[in-house]
Amino acid sequence: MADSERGYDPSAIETRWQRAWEDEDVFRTPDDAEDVSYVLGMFPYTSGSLHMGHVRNYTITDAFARYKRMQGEDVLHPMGWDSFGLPAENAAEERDTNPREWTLSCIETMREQMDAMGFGYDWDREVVTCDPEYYRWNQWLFKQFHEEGLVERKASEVNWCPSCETVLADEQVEGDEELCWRCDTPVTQRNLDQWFFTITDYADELVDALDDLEGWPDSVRAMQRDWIGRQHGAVVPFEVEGYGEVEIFTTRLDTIHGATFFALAPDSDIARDIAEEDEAVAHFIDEEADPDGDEPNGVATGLTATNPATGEEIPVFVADFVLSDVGTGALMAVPAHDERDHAFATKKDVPIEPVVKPEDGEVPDVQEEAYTEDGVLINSGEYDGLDSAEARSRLEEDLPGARHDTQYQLRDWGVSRQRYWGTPIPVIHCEECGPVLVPDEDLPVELPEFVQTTGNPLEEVEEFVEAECPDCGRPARRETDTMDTFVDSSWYFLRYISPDFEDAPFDTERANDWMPVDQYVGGIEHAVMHLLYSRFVTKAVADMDLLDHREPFERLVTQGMVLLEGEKMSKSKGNVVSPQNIVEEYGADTARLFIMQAARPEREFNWTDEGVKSSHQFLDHLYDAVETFVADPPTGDGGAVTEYVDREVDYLAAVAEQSYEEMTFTAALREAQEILSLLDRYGRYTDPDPGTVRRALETVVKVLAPVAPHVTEELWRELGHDDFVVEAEWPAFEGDLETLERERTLIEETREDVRQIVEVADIGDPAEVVIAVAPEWKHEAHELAREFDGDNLVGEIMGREQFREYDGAPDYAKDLQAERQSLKEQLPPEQEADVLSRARWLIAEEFDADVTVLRGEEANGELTGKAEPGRPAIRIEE
RNA sequence: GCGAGGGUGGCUGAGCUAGGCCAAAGGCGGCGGGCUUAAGACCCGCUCCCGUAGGGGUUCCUGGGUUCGAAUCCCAGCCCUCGCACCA
Repeated sequence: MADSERGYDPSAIETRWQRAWEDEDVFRTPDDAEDVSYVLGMFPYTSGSLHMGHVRNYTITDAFARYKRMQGEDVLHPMGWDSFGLPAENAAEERDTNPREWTLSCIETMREQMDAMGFGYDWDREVVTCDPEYYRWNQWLFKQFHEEGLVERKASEVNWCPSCETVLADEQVEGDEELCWRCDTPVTQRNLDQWFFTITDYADELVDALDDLEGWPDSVRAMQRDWIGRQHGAVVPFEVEGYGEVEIFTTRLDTIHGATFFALAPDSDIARDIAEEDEAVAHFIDEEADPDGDEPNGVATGLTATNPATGEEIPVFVADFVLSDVGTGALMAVPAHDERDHAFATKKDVPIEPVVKPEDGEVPDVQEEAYTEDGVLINSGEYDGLDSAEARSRLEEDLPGARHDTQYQLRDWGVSRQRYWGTPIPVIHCEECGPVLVPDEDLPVELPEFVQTTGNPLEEVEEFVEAECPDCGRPARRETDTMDTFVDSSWYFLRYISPDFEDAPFDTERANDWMPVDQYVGGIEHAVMHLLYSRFVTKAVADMDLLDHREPFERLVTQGMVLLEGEKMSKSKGNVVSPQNIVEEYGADTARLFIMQAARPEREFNWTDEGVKSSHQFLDHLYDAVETFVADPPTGDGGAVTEYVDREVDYLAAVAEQSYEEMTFTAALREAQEILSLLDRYGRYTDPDPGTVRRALETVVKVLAPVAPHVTEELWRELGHDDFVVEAEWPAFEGDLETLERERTLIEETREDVRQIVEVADIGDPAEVVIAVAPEWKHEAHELAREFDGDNLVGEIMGREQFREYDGAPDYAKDLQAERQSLKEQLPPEQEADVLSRARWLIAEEFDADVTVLRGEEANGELTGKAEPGRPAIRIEE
């Protein structure tokens, strides 16, 4: 690359502009701003340094935020730190420091990296979740949720490492052996009392409201729908011998007459009870049951249950495919109409009886394979002949004890974590009073100093644990669990709105004005957890009258993965591109430009060396173009070419606006490049008009400013402005995108035609190209044909005085008749001639020939005979 | 298995939600030319087949269909990616 006279030196200008923006508070959003555009990237976990995924994420939001700012909107574009979590504890141990210091140093580093990338954030609104001033509001919300009945304490199974004496997250349990990730000790299950947020109270709204989230990708909505997993069905009691009524849940009540056995979960109370008496059942439960296996296994209990629809006694099994936390933990099995039941029945030799047949078909052979579709009932007594849906509702009414029921896959949100580096749960356990909430005036409950220990560090700190019951004053023990870090991130977007607010997590009035987030951008990996929790908290907070909005994020973009030369980047493979290196080598602008132009945000993005270089070259090129213009401006007027260039600049602005607006970006950047090369040709062809070149350059600079902010700032100054381009107005343009596109198409097609003719006719050296626009009457006939909806178009045209005088009229009418269905709107003849006149130079330049554009009435009959609207006649003289 | 999204010219990748401006953008690669002592960089053009005046033929996974007309809509199938998964 070398530091030739070409191009610019990013390291010399980038930090300078970063400082200038900061000095002028360019990105500050005043608290009294109204109706802000809220643009947000998912805040990063404080892992130590930014990776390319972050850089891509924040380049997208930064570009969009800067674009909105140029559109004259007040923009809120904040940043913060998801800074609680287990990795900090591990890092602290490895480095012999403590999580707080480690985390704060990570923040330092990452903030510097963000600054180096030129991201424009309102740092006055920075939010740090591990700061007591932040997490006190987690505690406050916990209490409010408690008051609203959204908090429960219940026993729950957790992964426990007996050696580390700690609870493990699912992802810390490794392999089929289920070993602790740190010490390889087999993990056991432990039943602990845990705190839950009852997100299931909002299950219906969370799933129903997805339909209206039109600014979200379908994939994310589908994932949330699946995750919530709402199922409508019925609960029906079955009489089980010796145990009374046992309820089952089914979505296929219409098949109940075909229920030929009954099955219980191995860990259900009844199964355990039966196991006390029955050796075989006990053996199955303890040794054989394998809920994760592919095969359905089970054991007969010897008991029977009564099918309430038929009165028949059916065998009761304990089976491992029955899960105690799904439905009621017991089910009626209909092997004829359920694949899993079918497999089990075949294995255990239980009868398979069809009770549903296709609406217009034979009774299916269910011995071989289950028929799982809805249909019409058979073998179902008085319900025969009903369709499945009808049968379900009738049976629901008729069967004793049956009732409609809705089941969800969504579970309540367990927020207890037996770890140090999180928000202390604001509870004190009193022997007399039970768990008591810490009074507001004692918030925040702050984390004590970190101590190295195998178990939960909080339990080791006497001063922390020892407390006084807020209710009765007796000695009590403080809760040592901390909150899931997803709690922190489920409302941080609200804290940005009023980061220093003292009375509540956020200022309701301002939040009502500023929320929801207009554009949220982040990784697909948060499709369910983070985005679902945030929606839940928003709704809960709305129901507490703290907010008028029920959805946090209006539009969501999930960005695609970053690849390196086609491969997933990973530290273990060693194929990682580090943001620092890129900034050092090419500058932030180049990296940003490359990221934005190489792929649309939601697609995978492939980092290639060639791509970066080509982006870098382009910026150099632009820099040189501006330098040259300023140092030695042209003095001509450029004639018709100037009008052509002007029009292309209009097109650039129009297309860029659309491209930014729909967040694709690529079209904007491509057009900017094309204008630049157009300017080169303009200069080579003629002595350009300085005003036109200036406008073109300024438009390119503005269009690129959101993506490559530093160099455009530099060039803006170079072009004689003393304000910031970041605060400049989006370029104005004349006309509308559709017309501009039509004009370009006309030019492009005409040029293409000339090329073809030259080639096909083997014209070595064209001397003159004559282009003749179709005469007025053809345009009129064309327009008439487009609007005419009768049968006889030819008759219609020839019947009119205005056309009859022209010799070519009958033929042209026939042509129109032939293609009347595909006739498109055309530019009026005058405009067509103007457009082509402006483009004359392109052809002249390309073929080194004289080019004439004739209006219809100027051309002779021979030539105009061939011309059509949108398709001028062309004659080439050698 | 279920759900979502895809399969486009040598590669990559737009367009396909509003069917005709689509033989199908851009980039890369390749070819030819310009510039240059030369190379690189840069610039111009070409890059499915045929054609001595803008034409014709065959293409957008495969096979059907709707339509005057389909890469674009519908149906079936094959393949790929990603989620969920013995969920009653």
